[in-house]
Amino acid sequence: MTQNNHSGHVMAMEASSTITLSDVAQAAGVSVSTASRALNGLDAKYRISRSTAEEVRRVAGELGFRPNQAARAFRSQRSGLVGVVVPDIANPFFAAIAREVTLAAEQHQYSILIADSQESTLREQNLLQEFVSRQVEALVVCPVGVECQHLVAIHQSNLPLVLVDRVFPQCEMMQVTSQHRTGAQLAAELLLANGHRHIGVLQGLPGTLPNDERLQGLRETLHSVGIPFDSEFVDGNNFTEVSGYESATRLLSRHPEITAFFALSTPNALGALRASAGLGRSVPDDLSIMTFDDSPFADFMRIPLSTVCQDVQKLGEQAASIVVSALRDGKMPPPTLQQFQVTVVQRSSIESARL
Amino acid sequence: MTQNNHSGHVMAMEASSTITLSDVAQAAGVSVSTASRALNGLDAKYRISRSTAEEVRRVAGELGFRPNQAARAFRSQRSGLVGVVVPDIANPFFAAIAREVTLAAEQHQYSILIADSQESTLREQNLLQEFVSRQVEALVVCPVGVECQHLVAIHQSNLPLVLVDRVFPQCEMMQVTSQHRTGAQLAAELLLANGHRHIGVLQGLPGTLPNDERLQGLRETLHSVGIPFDSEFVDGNNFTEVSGYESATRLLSRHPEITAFFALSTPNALGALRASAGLGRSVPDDLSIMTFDDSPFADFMRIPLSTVCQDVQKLGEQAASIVVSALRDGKMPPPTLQQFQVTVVQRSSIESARL
DNA sequence: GTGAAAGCGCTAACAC
DNA sequence: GTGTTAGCGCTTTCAC
Repeated sequence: MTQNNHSGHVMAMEASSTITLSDVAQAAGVSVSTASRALNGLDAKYRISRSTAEEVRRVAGELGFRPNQAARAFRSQRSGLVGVVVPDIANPFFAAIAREVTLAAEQHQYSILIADSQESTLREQNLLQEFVSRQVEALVVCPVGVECQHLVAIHQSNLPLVLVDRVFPQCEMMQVTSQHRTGAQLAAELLLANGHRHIGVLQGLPGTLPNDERLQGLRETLHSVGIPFDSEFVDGNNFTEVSGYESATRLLSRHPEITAFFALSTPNALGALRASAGLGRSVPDDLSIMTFDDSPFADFMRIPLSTVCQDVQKLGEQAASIVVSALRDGKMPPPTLQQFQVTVVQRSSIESARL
Repeated sequence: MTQNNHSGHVMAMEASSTITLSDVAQAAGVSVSTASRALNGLDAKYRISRSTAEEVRRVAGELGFRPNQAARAFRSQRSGLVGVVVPDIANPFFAAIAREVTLAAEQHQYSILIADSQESTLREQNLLQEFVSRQVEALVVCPVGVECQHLVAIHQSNLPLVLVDRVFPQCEMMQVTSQHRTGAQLAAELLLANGHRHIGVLQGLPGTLPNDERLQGLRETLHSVGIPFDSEFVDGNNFTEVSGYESATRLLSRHPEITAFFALSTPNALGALRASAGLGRSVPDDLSIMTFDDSPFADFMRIPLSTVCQDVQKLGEQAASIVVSALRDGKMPPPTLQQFQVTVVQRSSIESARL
């Protein structure tokens, strides 16, 4: 690392002696209240004369007046903040959701407070408390997904809260996720159609809705064709590559008859790819892989992964739209559980099972 | 999409009639000031009796007192906020930086305001103004990178500001980026060693330091071995896949003698992969590709991309550490330009040029 | 049409 | 050791 210390640098200008509303009022020759009204575009409501209002705004612009949002938020009880909590900002899935919400919020003059729970429910709780005490006007949460009391409490306090992805169907809240069960069924049908009968499942975080609904979808499809669903063939504890690697390794050694993996996340699938390489099983001829969630790299992979795609943009947009309408109307939207369609993209990671 | 409207739902409990500091004080039988001190852990400083302090805290806990951070921020002029502005939250590079900063901030009880400039300097300016008026105590900005006056102004107002990635060496600020020039030189040497003499450059956003330093590194290395650097062989206007696709297509049709591409970003390289497929040039036998920035998918690609890797985590950590120390010490760190080492990872996207 | 003035909930002099 | 009190910058009720 190189480091160039600039020398002789003078820390210029004291924090440009902030212009306050009363400065503007004084300069414009009006009272603070008139200035406030004019600057908030309340001319009509308070029947401020056109000339006065414009003069105030002109002066404010000239002085470079920036209303102190902290003061404004405090006084008006409107922070102009929307809180977003996700388990991992760097995960493309959550990043995409954060992005949609952020863009929507920016459009409506709200700012976004973001936090990373690092997949810890405890952290999630604390971060949410923090956001609540910062007076956020709405929350979008991609929860860790195994506990929900703290979320219910927030919802009940009448603070608009939208859950995304790992939702809680038993709770009456605003929730947005995908049709995981259907997705898994489609995936299972594809594997069955290719002759796979011994399917190993690399699961993510057990107890979360996406994980469990996917398992259930698979189970149902297998049952429907008379194949028993053996929990011995399910392994994994997280939506991570490490979990995928470890569970794939264990499953392959315990059940060499496995001809296909159903990974419940893309990192899980990548782990499986590494594991199978290490164990001399080649994909797809020797081992098929089906996964969840798409990535922009999918088409460029050595073994392009067949996958169940969620419409991440739609999830984010919908979450944003619920939040925005709650903020606009000032009332809680009705609690709903929305589940968006998924699509299956078949790529070469699936081959017919060898007989 | 399915939609289950829960019915008969009662919007319970009014926003739990917020407990204020004076409620706590009253309940504990002390004045607000004592309560404030006790709750802020200033017992020692104000020599509050152990029993009183503990009683106050007990009562506060019992009542579920949550200090109104908006009020606190307003009064104390300490918002406890750090602003982060990036050109695209969903871009893994920026997401990783945002994550490091967020985690560091959370550790120090700060919250993160995040915003997405969408590669627009104008938006960047507005977002920064917004953050300033929200009284952020520090800013981390991955700027669009072609204009810097607005950033200089912020720096001069004595608000701690750290620039990451697309920095401005001519400005005296706190800046963190990679050794782009060196990286490009290493990349160029690798291409030269493989016999490539006609190298097409798929550039990103011209005028930004990473882009221009990389071009310069390439130029220098070519010159050093007596190969002229022809700007005819440089095309592109953005760090995006679209730009990469278009510039690769143009370059290949105008200069079919090109045997290798140097893409200045991974999306640029993906665009080149698509373009070359369309034009019947196969990578790597018929066309080599070298790129910048790594991705977790690199090892799984059909044509694993050779790349110059930046240490994203270090960039983020360093930005965070500068910010944290500025916040802790309450003074501006010295303006520095730090450039972190890069490493070259050679993968199979590079082959010897056909003679 | 405009101004005066009362706080929002909290912190920090200052008083004793 | 603890209480009293004056605001922070703004919005908003009430007065005129």
